[in-house]
Amino acid sequence: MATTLHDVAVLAKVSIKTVSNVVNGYPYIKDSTKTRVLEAIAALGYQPNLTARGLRLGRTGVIGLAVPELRLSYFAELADAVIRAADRRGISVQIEQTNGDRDRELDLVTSPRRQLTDGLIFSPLGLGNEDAALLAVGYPLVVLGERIFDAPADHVTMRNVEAAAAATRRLLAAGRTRIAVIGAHEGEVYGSAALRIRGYREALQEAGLPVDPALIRHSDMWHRANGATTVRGLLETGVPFDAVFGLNDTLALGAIRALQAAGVRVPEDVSVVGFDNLDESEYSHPSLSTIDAGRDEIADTAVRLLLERIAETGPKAPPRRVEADFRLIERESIGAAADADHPFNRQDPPA
Amino acid sequence: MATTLHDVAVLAKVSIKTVSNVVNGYPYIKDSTKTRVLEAIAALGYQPNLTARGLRLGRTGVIGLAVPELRLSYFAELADAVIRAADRRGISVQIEQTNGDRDRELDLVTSPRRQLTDGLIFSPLGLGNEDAALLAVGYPLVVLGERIFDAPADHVTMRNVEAAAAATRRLLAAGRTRIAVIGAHEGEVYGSAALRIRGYREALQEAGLPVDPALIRHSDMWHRANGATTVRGLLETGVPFDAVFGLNDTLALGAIRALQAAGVRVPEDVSVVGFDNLDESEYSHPSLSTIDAGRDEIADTAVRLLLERIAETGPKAPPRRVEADFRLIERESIGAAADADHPFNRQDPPA
DNA sequence: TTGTAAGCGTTATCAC
DNA sequence: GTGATAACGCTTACAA
Repeated sequence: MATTLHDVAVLAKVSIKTVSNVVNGYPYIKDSTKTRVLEAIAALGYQPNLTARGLRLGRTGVIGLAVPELRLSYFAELADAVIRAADRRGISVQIEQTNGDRDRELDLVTSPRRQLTDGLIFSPLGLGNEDAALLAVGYPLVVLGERIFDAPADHVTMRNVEAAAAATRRLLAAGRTRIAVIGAHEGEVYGSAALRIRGYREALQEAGLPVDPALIRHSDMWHRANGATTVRGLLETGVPFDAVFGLNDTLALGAIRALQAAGVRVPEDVSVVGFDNLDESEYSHPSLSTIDAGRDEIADTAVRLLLERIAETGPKAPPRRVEADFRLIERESIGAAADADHPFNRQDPPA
Repeated sequence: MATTLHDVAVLAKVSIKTVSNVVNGYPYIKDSTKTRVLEAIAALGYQPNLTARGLRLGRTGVIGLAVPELRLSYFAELADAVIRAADRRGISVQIEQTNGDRDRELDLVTSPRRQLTDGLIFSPLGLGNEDAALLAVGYPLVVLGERIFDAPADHVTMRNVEAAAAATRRLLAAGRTRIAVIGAHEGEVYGSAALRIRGYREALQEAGLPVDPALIRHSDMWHRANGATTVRGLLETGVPFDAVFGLNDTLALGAIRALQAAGVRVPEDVSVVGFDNLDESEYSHPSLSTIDAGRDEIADTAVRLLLERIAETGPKAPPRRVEADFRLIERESIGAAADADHPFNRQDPPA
């Protein structure tokens, strides 16, 4: 069995309280007893039982992180950043996967497992803003993302509209005027897709350009395969376009692949820009221009806010809203002006 | 404050023990009292305090998973699979990142945090087989990977040698004879690199072909950038080659990129094959042929073995070794026979 | 400066 | 069938 405070106390010939004082750095201890206790601790290899401490203190030193799935690179990189941010503060992280399933997300928020963590960082996907009230939970909660804005909890998010507008403006600056968007979600009002498309529209309108519905392509899932499929569908319509704005990097990478397979050159014929700045986007061929929407800052802020809530005693501060900074990352896929001579760019617009 | 067994007992007018019995499904309870208790539980929204239960039982229902970093796709996908496997069994997972740092790995194994988990699944990278004895820890431990084979703990790994040989044989079958390997590690005896290269050598020797040291290219890190850099270095040497075996998919994807950038066609001029079967390998351009080395099976087996150890009472069974099955996944990058007419394939071998 | 004892919320032992 | 009561290992008033 593991050694306990009691074992150490016996060996050091002091009371259990004194050992506890030493372990917890209580200052007023005679040096002689302190060293005796430390020797006993070393001799026995004593380690405090964190479960017992957790029971007594009502805090475990563990926070939960709930994301759709780690095999989506964005969430893997987010989880990485959250774990690092927590670790810097001596906290460990328990991870839950929701698969973006609404029922699972609901279960998770009320699961007895929450009893084992001091709070939760939650990136919902299945739940929407209409479910905000369901997040009135009895423990510290930080909500991430673009699905729920009105929950009675702290919220850390990115500047989706502004960032998407910046990406679109950059395409316009490269001389692109027929900018396709891939990954739209039917009937969505909040959510990453809706907000980013809002930014896209704003940038076009700002430039006095029409928003052509034929260029807004839907795709519920945001995997590589969907990016490729959606672009193939777009090519089949014959609608001309000279840029693709993938609503995330994965879509954009899939799009590049489909374009190349169809003999369309990136960026000579079609510029491509994504959103998220995944690690791999730097190494695609061509390298992908994208938006760094502040993932690391979001992770760090979320952990900080959560720990502040956990430490909170007495009256609770009202929910806080934080928006991380973003920046446009220019890489090869954004290209210069269109090459008007290439056959792809000479096709006629549809009737 | 959260409600306790005691609160429920008062409301249901029974003893705390009876409530506990109901919660834990003890069979011999009068139906009338049982329903009364269940009603009280529902009325109060009672949830058992898992920390208290953990203290009492000596088990928390949480296992640890230690990997180098989640932003490496392989480990993200592994963590995903481990979490799913644990979840199927009602267990949650706490994740630690080591960055492959030896000291950090050592700290982690003896950290007080282990007190909060019932056992650990550990994928070492900084530690080597010479450190095996350091893994004689006092809690259930399952070691993953190719770094440590002789630890006094269960070990789940993949068939590196056989799988690498299979990949190499397939390249030979496609008519490739000058197969470069990228990602070798200087002086390594165990480890993914060494074992996979052993398989590569075996397949060549089996085919009666020489092993050309000039075709074995080193790279400590296995990121996309390294794959690209290594291949550029190889191209600069002027040594002819007609295939690249990336020791993992990320290297192989980086290699494809560098080849294409240099005007070398994949697979017409150079076949490429990777190792790991990452999700994204299916969507590269061209899609990447690779080895599925049994990641999901490894995750499930690791969780199963760990839980068996946790449940173990009395004498401990000796360490167990498990090797997952693998399979070769053939995609576009492997190609057919070399195109002898392309300029790249007509270059002269170096003196 | 150090010791005693209560209690965190469970489960388990044993009476009744 | 059900109820007291004693741990599990720790922190913390409160004493000394």
